[in-house]
Amino acid sequence: MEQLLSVGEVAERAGLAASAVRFYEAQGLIAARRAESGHRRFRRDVLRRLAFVRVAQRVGLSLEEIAEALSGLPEDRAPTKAEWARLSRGWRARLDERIALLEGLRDGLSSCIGCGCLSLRTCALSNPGDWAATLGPGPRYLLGDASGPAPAGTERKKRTGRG
Amino acid sequence: MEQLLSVGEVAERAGLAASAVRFYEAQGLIAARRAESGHRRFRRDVLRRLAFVRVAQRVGLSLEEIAEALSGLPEDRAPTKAEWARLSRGWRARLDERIALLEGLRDGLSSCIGCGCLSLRTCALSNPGDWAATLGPGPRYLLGDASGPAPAGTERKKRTGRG
DNA sequence: GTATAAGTTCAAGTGAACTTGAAGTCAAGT
DNA sequence: ACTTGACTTCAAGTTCACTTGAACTTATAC
Repeated sequence: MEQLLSVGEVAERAGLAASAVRFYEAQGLIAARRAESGHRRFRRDVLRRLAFVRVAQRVGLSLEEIAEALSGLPEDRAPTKAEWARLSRGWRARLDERIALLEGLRDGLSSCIGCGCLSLRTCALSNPGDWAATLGPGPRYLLGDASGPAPAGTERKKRTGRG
Repeated sequence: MEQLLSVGEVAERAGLAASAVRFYEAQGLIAARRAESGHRRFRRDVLRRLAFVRVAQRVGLSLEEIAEALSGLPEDRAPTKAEWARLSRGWRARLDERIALLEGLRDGLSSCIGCGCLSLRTCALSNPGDWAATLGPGPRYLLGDASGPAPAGTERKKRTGRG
């Protein structure tokens, strides 16, 4: 009854490469038992987990974040409806957040479509010279700083007072 | 009057590392003249371009796509309002598209919140066994296939007929 | 009973987007 | 003059999310 799946089967049903499925197992996103032969044997509910992974990636989460989200589910048995529901609710919140971000971007742009600038708050028409300079360092305020490319370098920390 | 900026100044005002600014120049996203010394001299409108780059990245475009979008602007002079406006309109369309995608995801999820599954179309309640199997390979239909991680491997192409 | 397909591990490669380091030049302050 | 900071180039390193390859074992098909 507990019909287990091989990597190949999981890969095909999840629409992933088998190497990706192995990789996800190595990363702890999904779990597998082993057959006597050493072959992986997956419970069918890994397909659900993998669907979650794919969608969460689409929303912009890293595998690490996804792993953390999934850590709320049991490893040794299929999650209950309630457990999945809890996860999905949190995921919905993420989506709402992200949608709100993009809508803010879009609406800000629309209100400034006339001049085509991207300042969103301080339109180039009312600040034709160097709009960024008046707001301190750069267009960062466009981005909400919640995520996005966040370089680890220290170079940007330097301030010279020469500007 | 055409007051030009150094890498450092551009970096600070754009909120980027100087190395990133040099990198973007190397990638053709922005252009610079050179002083006698060999130092880069940027027109102030690179700040606008960089703002566009940051926001477009946030929306999920690659630097290559962004470069293509920016290629519609002149390199040798500051773009006109009309030129920026054209770019921004296209960009708005991208945002709308992306928002629609996420809303679809969210709404699909909401309608299935009861069971917490992610099948969106074929709820696990009506298809309690292996929902994915009934729809062919995997949860890909969740993703709209428009973008997202698209592995180059051929591994997934294989079909065995054993499933 | 052998070919072939699918599985295993481990190390190394890939591409995107940068960063870091080395080695040296240019500019400003004292 | 000398130090310091910003700049130059170029090569190499980093992280993420995987893929690819090598060397080998297990399972299936004929």
